[in-house]
Amino acid sequence: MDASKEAAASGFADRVVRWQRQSGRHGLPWQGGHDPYPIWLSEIMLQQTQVATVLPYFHRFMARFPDVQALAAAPLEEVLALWAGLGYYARARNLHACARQVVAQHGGRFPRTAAGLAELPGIGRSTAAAIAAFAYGERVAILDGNVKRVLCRHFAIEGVPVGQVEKSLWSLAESLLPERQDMGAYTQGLMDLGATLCQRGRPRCESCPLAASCLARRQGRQESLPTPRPAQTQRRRQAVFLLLTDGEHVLLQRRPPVGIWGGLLSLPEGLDLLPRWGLSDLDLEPLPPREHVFTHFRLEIRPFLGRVEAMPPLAGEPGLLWLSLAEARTAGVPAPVARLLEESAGR
DNA sequence: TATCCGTGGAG
DNA sequence: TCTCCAAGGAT
Repeated sequence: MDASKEAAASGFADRVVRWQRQSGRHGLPWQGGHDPYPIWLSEIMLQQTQVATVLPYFHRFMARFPDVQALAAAPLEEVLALWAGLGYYARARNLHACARQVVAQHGGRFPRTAAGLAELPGIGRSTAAAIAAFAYGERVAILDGNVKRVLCRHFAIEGVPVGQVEKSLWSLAESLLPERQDMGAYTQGLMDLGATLCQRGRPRCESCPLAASCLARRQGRQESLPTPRPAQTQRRRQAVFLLLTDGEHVLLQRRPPVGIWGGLLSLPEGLDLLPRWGLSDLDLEPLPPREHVFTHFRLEIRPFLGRVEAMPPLAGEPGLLWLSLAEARTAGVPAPVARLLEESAGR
């Protein structure tokens, strides 16, 4: 570390801890305790997801699955149904697998170290460190999006924070840890700084405890760091959704366990099912098309509404099921399907 | 190492 | 309307 970065690092942890105690976030429902279960649950939900989005899901999960044993005992389908709408459904599958592993292989107790936690499904290096810091006070560094942004600015680090740049950020994060204690407040403080002051646009440097030593601010570059990743071209995909209904029920299909919306219930894609029931000539009403935007592509959805007098039997069609419209709302379907069902209710 | 995986909020 | 990406991990 050169001289200017040495100076920038001076008192870094102390200032973060003091600021967190004074001005950080304290009222979040997973804060304040040392039980790893709610801490773990919140950390998984918060991956790539903002606090405000997580809150209702966290309360629902804690009410239905108050401990890791309850979560492990539940069928995956119920966990997915409760997770529906939160996105990145591999997290829900890993959450469930992790709970079962903790019960089956660790006697229902989470590992007591970050290294042990990181061996569990869905828990990577940063999540493991966050859990260990909050639950056990272990002296380990996190490196999430907030911390990357704070460090890239405070130390004026160039380059998209991936690959070698990310590797150097891990080293830097470890070098900045408080000597001992305060790991909870320090870890929370870094997250809170990134979320409430050192935001992507319009950082509130006037309130930041690190402003005096922030190299990006000194150079007037706090809004241009970290270096944004190059824009990627958006691919497009198309899908036909079949909304088959007898007026009270709707036909749903369990999606394959991996891939987009893996394991969730959804509307059948395409119209291939109709001939099997002798419904090739069924009058299909095209519903307004819509576009659903994923991280890596856009999905153009063309829904078709088909009305039948009675529900065709489902013999020999694994993964298909008829649900009442009310049941479908709580069964756990992807967000655009939920919207589609909502719009079409009673038709 | 690069790609895949959701959704919603902010500007 | 459009862009960016948030408490990332798995493959």
